Amino acid sequence: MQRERASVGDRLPTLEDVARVAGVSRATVSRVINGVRNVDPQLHEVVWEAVGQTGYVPNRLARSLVTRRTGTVALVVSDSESHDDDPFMGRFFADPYFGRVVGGLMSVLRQTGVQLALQIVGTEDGRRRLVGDLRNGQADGAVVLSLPAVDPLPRMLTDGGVPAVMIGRPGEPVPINYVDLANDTGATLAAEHLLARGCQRIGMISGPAEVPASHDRISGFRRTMAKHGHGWVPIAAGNFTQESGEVAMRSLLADHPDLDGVFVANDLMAVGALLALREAGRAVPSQVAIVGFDDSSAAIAAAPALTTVRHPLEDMAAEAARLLLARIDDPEMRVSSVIYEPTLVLRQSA
Amino acid sequence: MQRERASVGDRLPTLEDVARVAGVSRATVSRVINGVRNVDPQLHEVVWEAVGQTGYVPNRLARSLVTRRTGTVALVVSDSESHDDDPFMGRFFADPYFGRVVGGLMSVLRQTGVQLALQIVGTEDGRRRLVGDLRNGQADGAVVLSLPAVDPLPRMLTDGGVPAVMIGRPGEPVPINYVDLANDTGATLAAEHLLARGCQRIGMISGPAEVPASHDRISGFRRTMAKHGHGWVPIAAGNFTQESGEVAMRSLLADHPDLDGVFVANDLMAVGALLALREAGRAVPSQVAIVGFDDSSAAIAAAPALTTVRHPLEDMAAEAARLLLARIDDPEMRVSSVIYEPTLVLRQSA
DNA sequence: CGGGGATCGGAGAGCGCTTTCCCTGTGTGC
DNA sequence: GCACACAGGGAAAGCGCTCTCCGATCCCCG
Repeated sequence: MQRERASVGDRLPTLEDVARVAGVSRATVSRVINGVRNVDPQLHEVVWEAVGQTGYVPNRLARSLVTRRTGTVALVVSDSESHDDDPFMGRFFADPYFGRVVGGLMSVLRQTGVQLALQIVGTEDGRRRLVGDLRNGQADGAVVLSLPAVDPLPRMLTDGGVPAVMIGRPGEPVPINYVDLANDTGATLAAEHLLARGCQRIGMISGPAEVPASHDRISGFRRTMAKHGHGWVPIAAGNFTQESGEVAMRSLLADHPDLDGVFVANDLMAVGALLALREAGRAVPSQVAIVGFDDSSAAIAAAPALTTVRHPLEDMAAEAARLLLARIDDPEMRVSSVIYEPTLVLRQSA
Repeated sequence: MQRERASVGDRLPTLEDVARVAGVSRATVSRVINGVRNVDPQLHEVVWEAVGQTGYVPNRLARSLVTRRTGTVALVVSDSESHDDDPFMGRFFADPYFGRVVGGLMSVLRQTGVQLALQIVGTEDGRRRLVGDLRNGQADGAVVLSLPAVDPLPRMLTDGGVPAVMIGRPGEPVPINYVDLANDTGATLAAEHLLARGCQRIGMISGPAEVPASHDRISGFRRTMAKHGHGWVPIAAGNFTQESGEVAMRSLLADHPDLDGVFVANDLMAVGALLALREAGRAVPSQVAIVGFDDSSAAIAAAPALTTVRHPLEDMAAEAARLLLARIDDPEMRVSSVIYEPTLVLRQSA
């Protein structure tokens, strides 16, 4: 059953070759392959036969050039001004966050045969080129992961008419589709749990205050604490990495040795906090209760296992993919967003 | 500074448009943009002027169609027969392994402006389509992550003349470039450390015996143990997930309650093992010493922090990217492979 | 001052495909 | 038996780009 490289020299077979073998025109072969218009059943068969004989595979590039459809969506990671040797990106990819997003997107895209292309942009120039490429049909649309607090990319995308969906709301109002988590509600859940547990002196380890998700977790936490009579709460900021959580916990402990509860804005930092607490000889949860955020794999791996706010990131990414696909199919689709509600997962740390 | 959509209707500006504005031919504009051949400095400037005025961005698709170069490499994750609703892939993406590979690849690709396209194949048909697309210039080459023990993909790729580099050696001999870790050496390191520590009854939690990396870790471990007079060692197999490690540890403990040292084939499973050990009331490392493998983020997050075999996956992925790029530039390049040497990282678990 | 080589711009073919337009052949209704 | 619709296949025009020719210009040297 050796597949013949059929009569063409070194080249791969083209439509033309198939047409010659089948004794029809290029147009007919195209019609058969794309199943468009009725083609005489007999010819139909002859054509498929020729396709098999030549081992023909349509050239996606050529096809895309004329159809203006690529069957690809871009996953754009938008970073602020980072240089190429910035190690941050490495950390970002290793973070469960990235993997969960890819997994969620893929679960939807795979079924529709759509491909995912990864794009990192960090500079003004990079953004411009990206938008240009996307408008030129490099991909049919983009899922955007925006890291910086204020990012011109979302607006550039919508202005350029590029179908796009963000995961996490844009830093400033932009008429773009997005999928987000009710971060403030999540923080409320955490705060109320700590309070209900009887904690009296509660602090927080937050992410960078400027990024939307982080901001919402802080404000949700503050609001809830205030509502329960804690007008002021100590907050130390980290940057979502484990080490930064460790550092933040140490500084929190130094300033407020009597802390008995901490809400940590993500699980990775919570793991760091756990380390710092152990180092300081505080038992968790008996002396200090910890509530994390994300319910990532780190939460269950931690000791003690983290009580945490569940962030259904895979589902959100999948929804983003669906939204994007719908938008691509219907350019008139109105801008819409989906907000997911977090839930609290009780484990041992609080 | 409003960018003009310049004189063309709804279309994006093309080379033709730029040429018209600049008052030169398409060819000249192309030459200027690609910096090929000397073009009169004056014209040169006029052309760039026109480019700015029209907001022209080259169409990659069209360019690729003729140059047969896409500036994209594919990251192919080759799975065995998995259905679309298989949750395994989700786990795979969330695993630090995937992220580390992407990060390593990106660190190199980013600098050269090469893009990464993610491709998952799980079926015979999918593989065939993938190879066809790659031969057609869908991407310039592929980095392959092969999960199944025996996978026809590597051979299909080389037969098809597609530049490809594997991360991890192929299950069966195939003349393909690859980057791998000396897994057996890593296992030796672990075994010797456990032995040197004075452990007498040492077991192992392995991955699936058929996959090459896993196989090599088992054989390296067995060989070393045998050399030191332990002709037989208990081994329980997991599948590289945390839960499977937990289960394996429990079964190991049930059969050999007197175990005082365990080599676990990856950190995720080691974390699971730690959980099972705590549940069984065994202290680590005083009663049972644990050595992991990978030195992933889980190792340092674990309590106690894992002594583990460092797997420089990012470096390896970066090397794979460089190898692939070199191969793409020079199709005559001979097949070559790079084997990295693991090192032992001492922490608290052993 | 003329010839020859080097330099540089333009015309046009073509990458592999889709799709419009047209033409032919067949079936239908009157 | 004729007009008409309609189905189905082919010719050819592009999609936006690169690159090979080819011809024009310029300069240098004998």
